[in-house]
Amino acid sequence: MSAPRITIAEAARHVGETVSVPGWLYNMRKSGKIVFPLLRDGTGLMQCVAVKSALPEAVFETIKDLTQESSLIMTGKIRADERAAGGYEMDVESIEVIQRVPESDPYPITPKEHGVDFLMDHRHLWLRSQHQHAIARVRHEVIKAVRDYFDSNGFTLVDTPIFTPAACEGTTTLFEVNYFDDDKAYLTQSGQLYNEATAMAFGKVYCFGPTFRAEKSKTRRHLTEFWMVEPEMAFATLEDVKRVGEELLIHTVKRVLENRQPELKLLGRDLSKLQAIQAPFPRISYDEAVKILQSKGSEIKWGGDFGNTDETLLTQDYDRPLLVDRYPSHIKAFYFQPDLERPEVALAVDVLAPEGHGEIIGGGQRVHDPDLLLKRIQDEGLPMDAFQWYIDLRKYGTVPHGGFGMGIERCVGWICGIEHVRETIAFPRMLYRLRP
RNA sequence: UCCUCAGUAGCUCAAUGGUAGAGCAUUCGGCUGUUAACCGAAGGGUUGUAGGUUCGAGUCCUACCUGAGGAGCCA
Repeated sequence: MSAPRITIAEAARHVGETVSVPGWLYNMRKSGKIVFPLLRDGTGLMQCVAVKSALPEAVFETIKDLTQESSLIMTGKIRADERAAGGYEMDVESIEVIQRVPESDPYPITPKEHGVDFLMDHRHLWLRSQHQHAIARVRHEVIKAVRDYFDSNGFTLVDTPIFTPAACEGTTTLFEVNYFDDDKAYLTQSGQLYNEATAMAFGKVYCFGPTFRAEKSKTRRHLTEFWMVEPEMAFATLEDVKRVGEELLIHTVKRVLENRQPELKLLGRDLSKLQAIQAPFPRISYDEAVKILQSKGSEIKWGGDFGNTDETLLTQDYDRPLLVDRYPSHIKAFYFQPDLERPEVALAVDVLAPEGHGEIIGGGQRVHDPDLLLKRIQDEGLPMDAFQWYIDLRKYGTVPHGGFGMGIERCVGWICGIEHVRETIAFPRMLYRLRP
């Protein structure tokens, strides 16, 4: 008696059949004796058609009185129709209401405009909207593409700890955790130091997990909790790091274009901007970047780090990500290998996304010489004992090695063309945003 | 932490220092192909908080709270 249950995404394969679709009422347009409930089930949207003369009185009245986001199981015959948004619609035959949202407390997010604050307060519900849905699917695709790239290129996933006993880089502010008897612990700001250990064990590795920065940053590019993928390779130089970063981005963009075009179109993304993401990416040195910026009127002097406006200025002449390498050592972390021909610069590279989306990759070659590492740790005033295991890696078979970190949210934001990273993660954590 | 801007109905926003308004949402009525449907009607307010100026403050001043954008720092 009961019709087969399908999802909206499967509707095309069931034309002419009577099926049941469980879902939620996204919206409804009424026109007297004919109503058009718009059904949402997580896989898509489908317009249903309920005609009064074709239905028992009670069924029609039940449908007509439904409220937004009520949960239900709609049963009817699937039919192709150009007038419907998804191309298919359902002639309703019966309905089972699971929960009717009471009109005394209606669903707060209406099909009209809302402000950011209101939407963020209702993030748990906002996720149901088409835009947020599309972004989440692109994020899923990005993560899958990134994992597939590494998995099929000889990398082993070895995840690194979230609780760490000391700062990885010594600069950024960390979240302190008072629990362990041993010592104070901190939430990780990078898995990189541990990656170096696993790279010496497995050759090529990556870790992929959440990262925490207690910075008082309040911009559209910052989250206090964000996800980062970090590859690390033994026997690798700066050039290898640059090549892998470029390949990873090209592979990822290609996969999103292959599998998530409907989502990108819904987001209004200019696909030609993504189709332009091909090898080779432009490569310039920090020295050249400073000259370019100065010629464009920036106040930057050699030795200073780029601000957000500098990054935008630098990237606006290119249609693909820009690789900038050989930064002054003093603005990079202690573990970066200095250029032996120019010790004042580090073999570090940042990848700046086009269209003002900023730095999405940062990495480089690491110090592999034991004496140099000891000196760097001392110069930075870092606690030697906390880094003993890290120094061990240089005592027992040290090799040149390198890697990078890519911020998933910034990457998704760039690919989607979203201004603010807060929409690229389900529940963003920011300086003034802990709930929901 | 600093700078700039904002806070009025559930939501998005109006309102020369002079009666608190509209659209959406909700309720009621109408409409058999709607596409953020449309048409008519109703209910809905301690204008972020506390002071102050004024005959009179949503509007001007001070402080605070909340949020947004940016700076610094970073992915």
